[in-house]
Amino acid sequence: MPELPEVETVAAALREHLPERQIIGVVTRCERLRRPIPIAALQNEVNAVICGVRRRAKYLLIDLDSGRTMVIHLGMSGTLRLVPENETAERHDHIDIKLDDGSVLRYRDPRRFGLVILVTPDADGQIAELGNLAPEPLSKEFSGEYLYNLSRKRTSPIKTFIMDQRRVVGVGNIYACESLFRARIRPTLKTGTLSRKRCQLLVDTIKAVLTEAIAIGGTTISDFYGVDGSEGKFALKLKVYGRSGDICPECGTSIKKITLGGRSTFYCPKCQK
DNA sequence: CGTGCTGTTGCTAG
DNA sequence: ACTAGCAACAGCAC
Repeated sequence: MPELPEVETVAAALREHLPERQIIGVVTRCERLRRPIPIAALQNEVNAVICGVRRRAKYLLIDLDSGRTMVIHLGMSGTLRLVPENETAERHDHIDIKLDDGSVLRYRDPRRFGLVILVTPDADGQIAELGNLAPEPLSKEFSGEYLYNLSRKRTSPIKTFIMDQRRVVGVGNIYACESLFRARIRPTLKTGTLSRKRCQLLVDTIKAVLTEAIAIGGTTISDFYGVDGSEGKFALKLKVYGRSGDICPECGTSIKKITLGGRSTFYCPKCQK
């Protein structure tokens, strides 16, 4: 589920609750997600105090006063919720972080594509284990000129390109489809054929769409929820994603569904050239 | 019952 | 160096 706006929604909520809380217990109920859960290392953080919550790409970073950082990725179906300590864990509730105010940070992930690890950031707070991540889409570094320069001579479809985490992070399938629709760019267009002007338009549109989605709590399709169980409202704003066969809200043409890079892709054949 | 989707990432093979 | 394909998993719609 979670793309950048969903992760940012979770990070913002956690920022309200977690700082200054002390970890008083850790419960794990499964051995591994995408990678093994470092159970002993997590247990070692009992008594640590949470000093901050950050987001980088689609990763949540929970900084601890031990000098270590818990890195959490929600994969396709991961959720984090803050629940009272007496709430019983259900199937797929894999990790509980018990806090000193009686609340529990609970990680659930039916498909187990997520990631929970402990790392030690370097002096700048950077995390080597995350590798060389591309620029944040909402940063100044991600500009029309940046996209234009990177895209020259590239023959892959523009949609595949903007979803490539080595070019820009955080843009997943939903926001790629929606941004291309709003920028009136056909997802199949060869990246290298985009003009400077259209690169600028696409970058501006991606920023606007992500910002709008963050403002209303992200997108709930089936299993994304805020830490309090609330649903993201951006689902109501989707114009093409998941709407094959529906009529385009701009021109009435039937929305088409194709596959690009193995991912379902939705667009309006009339509006997007 | 199957079959074929699903918001991600990273490995493999070409 | 590049891209496409697939695997990891559970659930759900058909």
